[in-house]
Amino acid sequence: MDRLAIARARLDAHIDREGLKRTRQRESILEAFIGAGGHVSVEELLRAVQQSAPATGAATVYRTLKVFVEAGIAGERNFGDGQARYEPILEDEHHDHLICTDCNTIFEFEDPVVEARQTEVATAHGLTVRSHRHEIFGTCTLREACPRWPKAGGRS
Amino acid sequence: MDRLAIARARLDAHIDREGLKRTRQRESILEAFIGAGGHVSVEELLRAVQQSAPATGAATVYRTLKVFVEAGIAGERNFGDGQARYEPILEDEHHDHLICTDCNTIFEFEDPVVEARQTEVATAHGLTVRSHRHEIFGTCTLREACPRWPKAGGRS
DNA sequence: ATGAATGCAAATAGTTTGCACCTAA
DNA sequence: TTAGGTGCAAACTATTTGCATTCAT
Repeated sequence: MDRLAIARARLDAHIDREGLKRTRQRESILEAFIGAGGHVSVEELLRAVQQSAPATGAATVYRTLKVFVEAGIAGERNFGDGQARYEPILEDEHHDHLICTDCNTIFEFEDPVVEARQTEVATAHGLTVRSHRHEIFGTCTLREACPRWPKAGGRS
Repeated sequence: MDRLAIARARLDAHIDREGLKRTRQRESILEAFIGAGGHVSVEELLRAVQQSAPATGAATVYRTLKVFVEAGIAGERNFGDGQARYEPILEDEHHDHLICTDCNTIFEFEDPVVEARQTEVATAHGLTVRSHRHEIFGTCTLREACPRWPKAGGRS
């Protein structure tokens, strides 16, 4: 079962659970969304969708992404550039980021201790964790450990 | 030297360095900003400033906050509620955030366990930690724990 | 004097919403 | 048939910008 199939299955479940409907737009948007990788803005996604379904309106993409988030397929990110970005959240592929500010390499990590501790902290404040964002910025101690050393492009 | 004095000193340095000017608005906004604590939205800050300087315009607050960020006095945060929030960054005071996505209340936290673990994770990847950003999103379990409850219900 | 800063209003940009029409179930 | 979905345009909201005026240096 590939990523698209996983997403589709989860969306189907959500659709049944909530009494929603299966439409060609939702299917097109889902395909474009999964195909896009990650960090897509609504504008980018709309452009992609319109390749296969030219009549699709922006409002539908906004509304559909909201459905995806509720279905647990998508996560919304705000990088402070004024527009929201979305990325697929399939399985439990959750990851945080370690960023080398010298060479811009981004490592992904997931630490059970941190995850568990987060829940404790949240609970202590009376909150139930829904999601989180955790980014650690640092510099490579060993240059060899830095795959892209010494060059590197790419924003996060 | 209290927080306001520290901020003022840093702003002064920035003003000299960049050839800017000292205006009553900048002073008023600085005072309101530092007095507000943290996580202020432009709207809130504007309201506060207008207590002492009623004629102040919103554009000035926006422009001034930008100056504060450049001066290293303020940090911009995006919690995904549609508006940017600013908080003072004096000394090396660091904290992370817990955000209730229902009522938008923001709690601050700093956890030694998480902090320590971060260092370990980074070291394991060959990085030296320089800074980090950690935000946990969740929902209030106990309504009473939510200062702003029941305002702003969950219809996003 | 002169260039930066301000206030206001108009302009943007991203996102949401009202509404008449369409369509899955 | 009937609630939900869609497209379009208008409405909103946060933020930016143009411009004439004011003010710091």
